[in-house]
Amino acid sequence: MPEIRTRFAPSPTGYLHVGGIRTALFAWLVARQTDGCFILRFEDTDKKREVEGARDHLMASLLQLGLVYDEGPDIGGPYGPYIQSERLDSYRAWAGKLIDAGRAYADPYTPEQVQGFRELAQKEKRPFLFRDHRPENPPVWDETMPLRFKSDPKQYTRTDAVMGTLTTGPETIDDFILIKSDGYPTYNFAHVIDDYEMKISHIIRGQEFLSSIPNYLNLYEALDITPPVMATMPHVLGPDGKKKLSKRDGAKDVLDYIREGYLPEALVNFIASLGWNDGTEQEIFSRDELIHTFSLDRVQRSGARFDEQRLLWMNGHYIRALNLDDLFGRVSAFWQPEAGAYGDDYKKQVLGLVQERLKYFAELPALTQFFFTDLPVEPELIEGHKQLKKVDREMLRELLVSVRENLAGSDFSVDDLTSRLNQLLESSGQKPAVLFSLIRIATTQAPASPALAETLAVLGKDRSLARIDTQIAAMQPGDSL
RNA sequence: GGCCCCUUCGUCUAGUGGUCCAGGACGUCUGGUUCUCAUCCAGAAAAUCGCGGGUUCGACUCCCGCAGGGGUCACCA
Repeated sequence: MPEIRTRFAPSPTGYLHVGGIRTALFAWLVARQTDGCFILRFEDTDKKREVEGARDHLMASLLQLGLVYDEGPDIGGPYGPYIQSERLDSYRAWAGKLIDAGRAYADPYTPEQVQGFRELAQKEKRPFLFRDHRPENPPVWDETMPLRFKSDPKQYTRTDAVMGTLTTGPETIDDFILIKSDGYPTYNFAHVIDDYEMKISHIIRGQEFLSSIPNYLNLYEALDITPPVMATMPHVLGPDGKKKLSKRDGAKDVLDYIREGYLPEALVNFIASLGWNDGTEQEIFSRDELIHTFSLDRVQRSGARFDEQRLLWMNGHYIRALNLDDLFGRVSAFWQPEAGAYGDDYKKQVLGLVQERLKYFAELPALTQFFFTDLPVEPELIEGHKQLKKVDREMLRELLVSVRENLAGSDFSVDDLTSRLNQLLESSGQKPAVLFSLIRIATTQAPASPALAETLAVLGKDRSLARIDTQIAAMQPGDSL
């Protein structure tokens, strides 16, 4: 069996969103299933659309997600260059062969004339085909006009690795442009040549190309090249389920997910499960499991909607599964500035307390703020509390005074704090909902926090008592809360 | 409009003629885990399998038609 070689071939016109990266992921998986090759190639034949910096951005996106390519623009390889604008000689040579074989001709019309043909066809309610206007005696191609493929329309029945058996008639095949008047090839021509020269075995690409494939098949024939296996992926749809995910409609850059603290392994797992499953009830797949169980024929033929809630859940799941040291290392760039004054041990303890409630790392500051900063007394936390607001305020203050006295004798270990909190529960006769809420609010001034004893232990004795004092002072009779 | 693809809980999906009055996961709701948030656990609601015809003893599964959605008809990829 020939070597499996797949490629991801974006045009450097911007960033990659979830839909784009999925195509890359599937191509990468197919290559990794055997000891095949995954290749990155830039399709930059439209100079006008090229975006500065897009190449680096694209490469970074792939690498950040662990989709490491074996051959590519920056690392080279045996079939380079991997940038189409540097392969012009090759396209010209192949175009020459087609011209010699009578399968390509110069297009003598101006764009306006072609547009005229198109509009006429539209008015007469018939499909526009350039080949209906094929010039009888085309001029010699001098590279200043477009070079067109002289098609040989026929019916094709082919097997797509995802879509299954597809049949199309001759009406879908036309004389498309091989080389533009600016000397650059079109995608339609260039990718066929490149895939052949780079020995690509599987083309995995989006559904937008489905209707052009008969044209490619016709070209392969004219070139006497056996087409690679083709796999057409359905689109990833936007959250509204209406149309394909697109930058225009605000689809997020995958690098933004990384920047917000989504884990590459969670992103990969999530993206793979958009329109693919292994037939079992397994939801969480490690990278290796994905490599072993993935198959193109189990890719869904219908478009999958992008559900960010599911991504959020999956990311939280992966965060919880990390060991604390690993998590600590990954989260280093996300702490709030004030945390810089604290040591690793302290931060690690804090992190341990919030790990199970972290959905993505950018949430870290909001979740841990009070561990690093003394927040001002927030009266609303008591006034708006469903239990505390019913209790007499002076009584709450006295309760807090007795708490302060008791805790002053604690070593602030979790065990000691736990037993003291239980003592206080008994001696005060208060319900946990009242006592614990009061202490929690006094020591954190936050609407939510981790378990009380653990939180106090990490906060430490001095800080906890000081905050209780502040709260008591704020509750002095006469003072308004 | 022509051509092509698609159509199972809100969402991602399992399902290849009977074991499916349709299973799992996310989300939602309820209860439990000495306070909150989260986790975890238990449970619930949630698809007349797009619609209509066939074929068959029997169809989510096969066939035909229709409707809806999407893609494409560029000197963009």
